[in-house]
Amino acid sequence: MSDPFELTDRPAIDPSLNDPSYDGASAHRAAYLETLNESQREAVETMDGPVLVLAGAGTGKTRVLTTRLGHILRQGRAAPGDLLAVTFTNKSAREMQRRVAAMLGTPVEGWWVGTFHALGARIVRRHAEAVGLKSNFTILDSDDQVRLLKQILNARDIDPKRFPARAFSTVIQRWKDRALTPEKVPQTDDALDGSAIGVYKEYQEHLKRINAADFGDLLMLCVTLFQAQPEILKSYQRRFRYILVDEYQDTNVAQYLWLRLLAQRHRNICCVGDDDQSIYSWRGAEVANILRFEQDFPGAKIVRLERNYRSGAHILGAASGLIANNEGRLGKTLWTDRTDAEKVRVRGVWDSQEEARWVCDEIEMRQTRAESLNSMAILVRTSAQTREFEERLITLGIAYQVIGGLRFYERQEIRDAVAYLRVIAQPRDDLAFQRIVNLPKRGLGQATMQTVHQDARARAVPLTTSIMELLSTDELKPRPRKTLNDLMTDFARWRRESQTRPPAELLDLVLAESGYLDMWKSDKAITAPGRVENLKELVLGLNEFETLTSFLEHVSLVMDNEDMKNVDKLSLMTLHGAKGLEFDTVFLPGWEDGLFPHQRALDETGVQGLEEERRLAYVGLTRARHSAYITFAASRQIFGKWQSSLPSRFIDELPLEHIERSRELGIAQGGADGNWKGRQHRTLDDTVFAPARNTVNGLEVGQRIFHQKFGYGQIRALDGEKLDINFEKAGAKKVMASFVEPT
DNA sequence: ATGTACAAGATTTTT
DNA sequence: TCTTGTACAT
Repeated sequence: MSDPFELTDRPAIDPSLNDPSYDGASAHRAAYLETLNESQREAVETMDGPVLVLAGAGTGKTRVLTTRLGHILRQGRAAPGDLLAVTFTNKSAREMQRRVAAMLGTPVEGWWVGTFHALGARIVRRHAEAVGLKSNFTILDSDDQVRLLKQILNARDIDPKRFPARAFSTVIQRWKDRALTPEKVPQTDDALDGSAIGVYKEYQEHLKRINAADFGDLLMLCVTLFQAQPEILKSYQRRFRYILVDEYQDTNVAQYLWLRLLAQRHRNICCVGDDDQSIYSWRGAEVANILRFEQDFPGAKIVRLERNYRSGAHILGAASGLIANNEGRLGKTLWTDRTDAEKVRVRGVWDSQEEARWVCDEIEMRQTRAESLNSMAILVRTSAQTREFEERLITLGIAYQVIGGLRFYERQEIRDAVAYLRVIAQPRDDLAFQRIVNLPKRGLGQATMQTVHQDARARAVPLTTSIMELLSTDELKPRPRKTLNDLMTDFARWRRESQTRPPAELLDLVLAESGYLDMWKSDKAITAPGRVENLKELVLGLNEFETLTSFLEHVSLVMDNEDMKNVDKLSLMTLHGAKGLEFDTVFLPGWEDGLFPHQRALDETGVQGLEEERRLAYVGLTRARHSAYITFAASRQIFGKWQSSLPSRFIDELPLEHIERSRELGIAQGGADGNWKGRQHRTLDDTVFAPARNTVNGLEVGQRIFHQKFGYGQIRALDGEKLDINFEKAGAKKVMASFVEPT
């Protein structure tokens, strides 16, 4: 099979696509443009030059994008191989492929479609040497990244209590999102007591040593490659005659630079986005990318899509009223001619368990009315919220799937098995090696590994290289030396086998010979048999792949929850995970201040954070076609402790005419006035909504306070006479109410 | 080298 | 509540 990404052989367009007598999809052909509205059509048919489509939620932007792709092919303006379509999730990439195929009546092969990361990986792999890697480099996930950083910090004697590896990981990721190599990070941006740039530099060097790249590298290296090697850039510029980008509002600086470089020659770039749905600024996304589009591409055509086809009038009205509270929007006025009578239902309950019970009862009720579970979803703010719903759903026997939860490839036994394959494919992969060096237990403990680590570090070589050297000295004790020697012999043999055997067979062999499978077989834990099953499934799944490398790339970049078709299941996911999806009925639990909007967002980025949370709420609401439910609880368990909370300020912002309120008995008559700083009151009668509001010494949750010893902070929760306060300097602390004063 | 017990800490959001 | 890290015994 030829590599569709090969630059030299440009896949030709399927002649049948342009043949008028071919009627593989005559229905689609006749209809594909006629069914578009005027603005959609404009976005599809403007072929030459840059196009920016400002599309509101549910206005058919994916449809525009795919129709445009099909249209380009149908007109014979480009061959599939000349197209570059970029999305954020593999799911939407697959959806795009499916739709284009449906429209043309035949599958289209050989075009570049995928996520930024997957496409970046292709390019980096092709030119790996130019960025100091070998073409079989490993792609590290964030777990590996943190583990590697831990080692670096450990060697540098950085106190993990004060500066945990996670903090460094975040800082480095942010820099990579801005395409900043260690050399380019301004000194003034150095973080974590000025140690971050140094750590970043060492981290990058370490990655090269073990021949690995992390997610951020896939794009950053691509950008630096293009900047350093104009010839390479030119070849791609020539290649991509048409570029299409979905969810443009969520592109970060690295992605933006990448696109801008690639589009320079043909300038046929079409970006589709909605500033009101920008929810990834914490990952470096810049809404500003939309604003500067016209500057970067002078003469750009701007098309607005404002007609919403998805949601009922009340849902759209509620969402629009909510998002109107944000300032600095580009401003779109979504409209619909639907006249559904269903309002957004808002309900207050006592606690999170009651919330789960009520939501799941409602789901069950809808199910008995012949609504499919596939058409319903529960969208939560934090992944921890899914647990209570899961418990309830299991009790009721409702089938569900958690999207974005623990995936197949994230399970322990699968990661272990994959680690074996990684070491076989790439002996320099230290992180994979460390994972399995003593798994199953081989008697290689701390002492031995410490010796190896020190040697590897001193000579700046990967662990396996160091071990090969150490084996010929007497630095290691006889027992571990023999064990390591055997292990290295095993790996050498497996590596030889990998040349001739298909990957599935190889894994089967490795699992048996390493004793890893036996380890689980003899394990008495209840989870053990399941793990053995999973390993069998992995071997089976490997049959699809011809090479080890292609499988490993699939695991790290393409693999996501392959939801089983034809099974009716309720979806449970975070609001972020719901981007680009739609459901008939959507449940939005946990609308409480502190949870949604999330306290961290408010603390860290203030008004900006609040606005992003509001956009997230907007995204949530606009996922619904017919029905939307919002719930909030007066108290909720966090870390196993009950905490009281107040309804989200977003609830106050929903226009009354579009919502319908209800409450659990007894929750209502709090009678508090609900005035806290920065809170704007609209006409909503708060007494109906506010659960009995706890105050201690006149202090309440969310309030800013001052403490003699710890300084300024914000009250997170009340706990009897104690307050749980998040101090700006000192962090989270519990203090007596009598020691703080309001500011 | 490995197993156990207890304490401390964690949770925004992700390709 | 659940997971991870540390200290100490085996």
